[in-house]
Order: sequence, then C-alpha cells, then structure tokens
Amino acid sequence: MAGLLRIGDVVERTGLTHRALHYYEEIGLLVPSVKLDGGMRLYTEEDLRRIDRILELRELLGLSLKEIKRILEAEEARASLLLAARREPTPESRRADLEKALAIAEDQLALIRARLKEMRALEGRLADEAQGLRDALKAS
Amino acid sequence: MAGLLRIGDVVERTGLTHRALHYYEEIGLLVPSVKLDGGMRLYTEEDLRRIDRILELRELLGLSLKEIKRILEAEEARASLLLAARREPTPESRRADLEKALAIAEDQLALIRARLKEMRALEGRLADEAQGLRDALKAS
DNA sequence: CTTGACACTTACGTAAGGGTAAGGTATACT
DNA sequence: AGTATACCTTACCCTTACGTAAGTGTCAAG
Repeated sequence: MAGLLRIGDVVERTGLTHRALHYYEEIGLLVPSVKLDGGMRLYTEEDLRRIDRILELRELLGLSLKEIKRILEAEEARASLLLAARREPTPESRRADLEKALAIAEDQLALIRARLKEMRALEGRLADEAQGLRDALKAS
Repeated sequence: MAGLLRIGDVVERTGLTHRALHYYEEIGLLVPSVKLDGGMRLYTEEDLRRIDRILELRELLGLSLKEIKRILEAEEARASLLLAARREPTPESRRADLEKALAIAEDQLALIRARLKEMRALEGRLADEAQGLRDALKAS
C-alpha cells in the first residue's frame, strides 16, 4: 500500500524510538491512522507531519506532552470549526477563531524569543571563553 | 555567619525547589559547602555560581544531570591541575589542559549554535503565521 | 512452510524531580 | 528557661517520559 509507513520507517525518519511512539499512542498524543488486525501500526505522511510538530513544540519550546496534546487538539478543533464556518460563515465566530489562533501563536513566539535571548547570551559567553583559550594557546 | 545561605534563600534566588536541591545533593551534583550538626545545609556564593552553571547547562543546552556532573567534575579537575601546574609549570601539560578546555567549549558552542539555528527557523515560521493571522483579522 | 526480520504486548526500571507528612531546629520574645 | 513559629530535616509515594528486557506474534521471501 502506497504511502503507509511501518513503525520502523517512522523511527528512521523521525529519530523517535519504538517505545516513544507506543507511549505517544498510550497517552493519545499520536494515534497511527491505520491499525491492522494483527495489531501492526501504519502511519501516514500526515502522521509524520504531526510528529514533526510535536518534536518542535517539545524540543524547541520545551513543552510537556500534555501541553502539546492540548495545543494540537485546540488546533484541530479550530481547523474543523473553520471548515464548518466556511459553509456557514458567521463573521463574529470567524473573528473569534482568528483571535484565538493569533493568541496561541503569539504565546509561542514570546516563549521562543525568550529562549533565544538566553541562548544568545550563553553563546556570547562561550565564544568569549573559547577565544580567550585560543589566545592563551597562541601565547604559549 | 556572613555570606552563608540557608536552603530557603537559595530557593528564592535560584528558582529551584527544596526538593531539587536535596536531589542534587543525593546524586552528588551539588553538595552544600557547610552542613551543621542538626543537618541544616548552608550554601556559599560559590555554591550559587555552581547552581547557575548547572541551570545553564540543563536549560539552555538540555544536558542531563549526569552529563552536567561529568562536565563540572572535569572542569574542577582541570582547575586544580592548573593550580598544581602553577607551582610546577610544565609547558606541555599546560598546553594540553588548554586544548582540552578549548575542545569542551567548542563542543558546547556547536551544540548551542545548532539549537539556535533550529529555533530561529521556528521563530520565522511562527512570525509569518502570526502576521498572516493579523492580516486576516484586519481584512475581516 | 519455514525462516528471519520486524512487530506486538506486558511489565518492571530510571531520571528528575513534586507533594506531603511527621517531626527536628534556630531564633526571637517573653 | 520556656515557648512560639518559621524554617528545616528525612522519608515515602506520585508523576512524566520514556528505556529495557522477555516472550510472543506476523509478514514477506525463498
């Protein structure tokens, strides 16, 4: 079947382990789109995109899996609401949806900018230290 | 006694909890410089600096406490070697020490720069998304 | 139809603490 | 010296996010 990946392929492409994927399924964070009768999990490309999103939120923003689950569920709810609204568009509810989405995006931006700032400060200190060491080596 | 802090003060100044500090002591990562007969821990300013270093390595570089412990112990060993070498300075051993220190600093720099790159990419995407949402709101 | 690679479940282990209980200690006030 | 009370101690169980066996099942190829 085209485009369906077994767990080993997903491991290879994402860097996650079997155990992590099982765990994500246990907590309902990432349920594979297809499950064979034998129990085998099959993942779609969309599942992979969801994993990338999860990893971003976890590794780069440092969110917990519980928070990530909440965010992804909110985004899903919003997406399906937007689809519904397209058939029956209420300008106010659409505005409210946009505002909620913007608030989430801005929260995440603030978070990442704060982390970036700290990390740049550390980078500077480390770079200075390395330069000092290089100078000391040259002088020796 | 001047300059000695009780655990509550350290909690206040570092943001760590009592429990975390006890845990760091359990695993030998941060042993308070003074311990009274009653069991009470007293921390020095140098202990605080060590905590700052620990937090940097943990939060900004994402290292495990075990790795951090290893790094700090290596740095300490190096520092005392440098002191010893000052009394009996062998140019070669001094060079070797400097080179080892430089290698560590460069490893850390590479790590942080890789993370910075990913984070800037995510920042860009998030900023674009937020802008798109703001435009959509304005147009609504 | 067996074999080897991969997959599955079950279940206990680990890291890094959080929360709370039950009680000890340091200091300040009387 | 007695006591209040604020802070401290140890100790134990809970949680998150997996790691690590151990044993069993499945699937595609030969």
